[in-house]
Amino acid sequence: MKLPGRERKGIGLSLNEGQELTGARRWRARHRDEVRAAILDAARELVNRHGASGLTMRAVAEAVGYSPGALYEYFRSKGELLETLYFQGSEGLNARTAQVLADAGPETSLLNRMRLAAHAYRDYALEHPDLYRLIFSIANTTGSELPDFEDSSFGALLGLLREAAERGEVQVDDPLYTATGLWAFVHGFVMLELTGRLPSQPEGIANELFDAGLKVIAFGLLPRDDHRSATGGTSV
Amino acid sequence: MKLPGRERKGIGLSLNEGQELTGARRWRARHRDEVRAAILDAARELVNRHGASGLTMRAVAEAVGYSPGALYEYFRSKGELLETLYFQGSEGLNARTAQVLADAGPETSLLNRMRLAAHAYRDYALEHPDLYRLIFSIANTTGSELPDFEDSSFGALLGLLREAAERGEVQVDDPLYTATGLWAFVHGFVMLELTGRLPSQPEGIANELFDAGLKVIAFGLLPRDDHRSATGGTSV
DNA sequence: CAGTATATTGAACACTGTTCAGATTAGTGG
DNA sequence: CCACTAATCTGAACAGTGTTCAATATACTG
Repeated sequence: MKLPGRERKGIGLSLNEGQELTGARRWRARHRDEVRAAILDAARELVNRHGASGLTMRAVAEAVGYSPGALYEYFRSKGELLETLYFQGSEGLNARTAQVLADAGPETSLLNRMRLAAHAYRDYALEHPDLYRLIFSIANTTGSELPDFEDSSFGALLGLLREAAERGEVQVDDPLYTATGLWAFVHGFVMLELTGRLPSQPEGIANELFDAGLKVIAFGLLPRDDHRSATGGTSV
Repeated sequence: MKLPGRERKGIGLSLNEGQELTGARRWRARHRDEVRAAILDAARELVNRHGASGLTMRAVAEAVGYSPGALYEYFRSKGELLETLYFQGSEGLNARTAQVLADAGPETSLLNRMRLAAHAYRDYALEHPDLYRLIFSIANTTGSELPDFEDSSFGALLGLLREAAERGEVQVDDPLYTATGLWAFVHGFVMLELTGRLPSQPEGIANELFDAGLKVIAFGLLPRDDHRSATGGTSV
């Protein structure tokens, strides 16, 4: 899975645009990207350790050994930093999903692969709860919408559904619509879970709730005949 | 639909607890509730007009003609104010949902009532986008979980599903699980929509996506035989 | 080595939520 | 009607936030 070709939104000169820069410029650009990465790493760790409220420009600056004002040489605003964090988070989600799908051989039914992907997505979110919540709470102003999600986890899901629809393993009006619906369910579930709006009482209740929801959706996707076949299978 | 009996979390004395207070206390308590309501109204309007970032204690104070510090006589913190706003928002959601369900006579199929409820929920959220986003972005620390959602919209949905399951109109393992799944889908969809992560390109695409998702879930709920019957019906 | 574009600082500005001592208010008992 | 007490409210302050900007330091180039 290659990284999305999305161009960087930062300011100033940077790598991977004009190709081979020579001499100083090249050196500078490299250094610039390293510092940017360091800042992002520090920000990410700050969120994961101390929650969203722990992510302050001053704290980030101290973590990378800079003065607060210096950060504005690399990011126009805190918002842009968050936005970048969002893209990186998406990539993490995608990587996780893709990995799981790759691990599941072609002997795994497509419906089960769909469930595997959903679980991978949720697991990732639960491992970085504050980051996920923060990232999906801010509005996406970058106009990046569905179309260019080529190798996003959404895209993977979409491909899966298309393949399943062609094989007749699944019956959908439009895979794009269905993929959106599944994404909405998974995202909504995780969001409710992370904001403490789902029961946590009996240990593992959330897992069951999640599986039950997936099962309903899976049933809804089945062709009009064989309902039973989706009941069994690998429960992750 | 009566208001939930949830006790108020505020500080100081207030009405509807010890019943008939006499004299001054009573007067004070009434005044207190009025001011609290005014503050909440101002806060709500502030969010709806200028977004979450427009909701500052100073702005609220000015709106109600008080000094900033005075607000802390009525709410321990901004967080508590938000929490109260959350409960009120939930009640608004519930009222809307209940209203729609009441309007739909018993001639409406339960599956269609479910869809009506979902649409009512979404419509309400879209009418107060910033408020909804703000409210569901903060963690719910009050430990109020599923069980006591007696007359929440979630509860209404649950009742609907139970009734449908008994009549055999729907086939579910556990209505509670299914209701959670549906809620997750609706909430997730609205959340993605409000944070600009769904396509808005062709006018009305979001509506179609929403309906498609609901349809998949509806199919998944149908008993193993009559798949077709859920296709038609009132689309809101 | 001098020159220059980039990096970095440190202090400031306008905000934020929150606290608190003191002044103001309002209903009550005498 | 007045003094009393308890609830209110103010205004100033504090610590913290994101952000800007003149001045300084740095590091590569010709």
